[in-house]
Amino acid sequence: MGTYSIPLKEKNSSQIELSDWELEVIDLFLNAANSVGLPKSFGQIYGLLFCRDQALTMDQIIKLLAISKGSVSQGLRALRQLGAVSSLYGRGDRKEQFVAEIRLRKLVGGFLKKQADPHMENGMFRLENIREILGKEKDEDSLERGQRREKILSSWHRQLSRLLPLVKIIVGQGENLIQNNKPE
Amino acid sequence: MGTYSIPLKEKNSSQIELSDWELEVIDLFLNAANSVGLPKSFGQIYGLLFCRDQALTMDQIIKLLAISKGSVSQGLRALRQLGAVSSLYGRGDRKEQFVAEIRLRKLVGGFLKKQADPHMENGMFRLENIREILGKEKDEDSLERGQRREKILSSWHRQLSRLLPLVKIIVGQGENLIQNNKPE
DNA sequence: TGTTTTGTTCAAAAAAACTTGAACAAACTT
DNA sequence: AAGTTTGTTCAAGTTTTTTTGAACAAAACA
Repeated sequence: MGTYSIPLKEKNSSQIELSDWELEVIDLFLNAANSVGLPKSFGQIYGLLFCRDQALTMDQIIKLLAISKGSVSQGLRALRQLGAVSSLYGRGDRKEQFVAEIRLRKLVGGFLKKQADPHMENGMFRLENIREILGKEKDEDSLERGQRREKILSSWHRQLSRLLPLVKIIVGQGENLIQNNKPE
Repeated sequence: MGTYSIPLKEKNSSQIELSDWELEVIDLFLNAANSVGLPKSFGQIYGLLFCRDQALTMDQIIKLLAISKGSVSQGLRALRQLGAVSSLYGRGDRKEQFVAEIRLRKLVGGFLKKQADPHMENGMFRLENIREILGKEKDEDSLERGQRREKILSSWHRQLSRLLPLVKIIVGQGENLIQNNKPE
């Protein structure tokens, strides 16, 4: 019935406040998200999880960051899709809990896969389209110029297609040297 | 679109209208700009210049794209700073004229230099700052956790610092195979 | 089954980014 | 030097993106 379940004792886990260094780290990720074209809230959420050793539930995140339920829900979904966050299901309780992926390789890989790859595909489609339109060009000179441009664009597309996989490989040479997790 | 401005004689140069394939290419760059975090107008301007063999003046760009003087002025400045556009000074006339840089290596290089490098520097500064703040942390556990996080961030920073130069090198293996310029 | 808790959705509000154009400055022309 | 032409700046207007929160759905509980 009534009674809210007063957390008189704060069950088990994580502080109710953010420490100074955590605020700073969160702000760092806020900025990073921004400069990579993601909403600030995504950065904050990731940043918070990045700071913590234990998984957090959605409402812990909401309280700690003081942002809305909607933002957190959307943010977590997106971050999960990027592979930047994963959810441990109900550890004891029933709530879903979240942790940050901290392997740079995975982060970069996930990001490229979700952001860059689709653009490359789209690019292919667009090039196709341009060729088609060029087919209808009446003016001789314009046609010739267009064909020259199409070649350049195709070449760029090829070069970028080669680059992306390499990036994924290059990042993540020299991890594994770090002790990520707090020893139990 | 419409049938504005009766092209009484059109002095010398470049069409008054964009051909269909040009529209398509411009739109491609509009999109590309967008997905790389630049304003659409920048993409349009670059796209237009990319399409043309002759340099264009600012007001030609304004007319062809039908966007404001302010946007074009700002766009051209930014593109120049990125190394994506360069200006030939008054070829005969006194107006400044612009051409697109079409070497992918230069484009990517310029972009990274102007966008990524500053972020890396900023990152360094922020890491410094975090260390400083960590110095003041009272709580033992929080301090220890913070130090572990700082290590991870430093490691990421190092890895990304290595990546960027490599990208610049990798892009631009296999250009030079293309005939860029229209033979006189 | 009805109640409570947890999580999602989406229209509207707020914030951020982009564009416009008019005022200004600089350079050229006569 | 006065009058043009060309280019920049920036406040205000517009558009786009992000955030909010209340209504809804789904799952857990009793």
